[in-house]
Amino acid sequence: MSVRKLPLPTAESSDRDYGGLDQMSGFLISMAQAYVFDLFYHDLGGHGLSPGRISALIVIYENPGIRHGELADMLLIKPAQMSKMIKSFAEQGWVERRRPREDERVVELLLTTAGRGYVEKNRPILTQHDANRPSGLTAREHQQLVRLLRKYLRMKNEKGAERKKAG
Amino acid sequence: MSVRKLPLPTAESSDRDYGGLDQMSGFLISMAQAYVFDLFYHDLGGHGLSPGRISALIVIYENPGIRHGELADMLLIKPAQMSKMIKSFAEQGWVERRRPREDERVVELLLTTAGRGYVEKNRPILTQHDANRPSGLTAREHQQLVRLLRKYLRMKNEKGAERKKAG
DNA sequence: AAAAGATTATTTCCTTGTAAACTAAAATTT
DNA sequence: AAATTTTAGTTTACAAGGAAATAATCTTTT
Repeated sequence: MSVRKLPLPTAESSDRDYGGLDQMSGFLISMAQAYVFDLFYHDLGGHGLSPGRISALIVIYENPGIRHGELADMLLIKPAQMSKMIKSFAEQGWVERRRPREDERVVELLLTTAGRGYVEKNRPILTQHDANRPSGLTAREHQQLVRLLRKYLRMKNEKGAERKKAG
Repeated sequence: MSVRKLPLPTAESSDRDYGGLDQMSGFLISMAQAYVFDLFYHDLGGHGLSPGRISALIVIYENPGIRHGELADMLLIKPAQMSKMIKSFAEQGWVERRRPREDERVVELLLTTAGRGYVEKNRPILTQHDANRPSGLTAREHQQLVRLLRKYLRMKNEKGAERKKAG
């Protein structure tokens, strides 16, 4: 009955009416995100992972020297929140901040050895979790959803493919 | 190149690498939600609307007498947050709480006349906003996305449409 | 070059949302 | 029927995220 206790699916509640909300993409995206977050914490909370933090660390891993603002833009996180996150990473000893001589307003981000270790240990767990997350979709539909969301967000398509060992 | 200032699209940042995140549905859903929220507040913040609150009011409108917990389940909101929201609705004079005699633990929710007026005024604005929200998708793809998200969330199909019970 | 303006990041304060403890009322057990 | 357990909702204490103000540096204008 109750959806509150994960890992039960989601809102298949009784015979209630969403009054049109359930045809709005904004509402559905918001619901999907709540579901995804709940499941993330249910499965990986024990590892001390949080979705926002591991994402940021992965992007720094892949883009050493990335700037504070660039990272915020990529993750759609506000700079204020980014500052706090980076500060805590620095305190954890995972991230180093560097201010280049040519523009001292800027902060460039680098992972420490410990930070790289953390990412290398946890990225597979995240990948595994994402692949195994239950949903009402078939594998094909899931792939379709990923494609549509990427297009929704206007993400470039060639990038990831080329960078792999495709050649 | 900043994405921070809406209504610019989203993260099409330079030549950075998401390191696999951009193929994970969980990450993409989270990004989409951030985008949708930003746009909601950009467009409708002036009306004093918030996505969670208007959604709750619409569902109460459609389901008078719905219980506190049912509503939380339907919206994937935690009961604690629901309590605060309902309390503020009651203070605004939009919602009335009723405890039925047959089980006095329960709280049933009803809109006041003012509450119904608020929904009737604002639901069209929300619907309009959702329909007009910019995205990289064609109308057809958008419809496809809605279908996939509904299935992802295991939402029942054809609820309000009263057709003969096939089964 | 000094003043004004723009850019980048951080800090402060506030809002929103959660988990955990708590209150109250049924349901179940003994 | 008293004691225990379960269920429903609320309160409290805290964490995450954002807007606005601030600080520091670079750029443009005069």
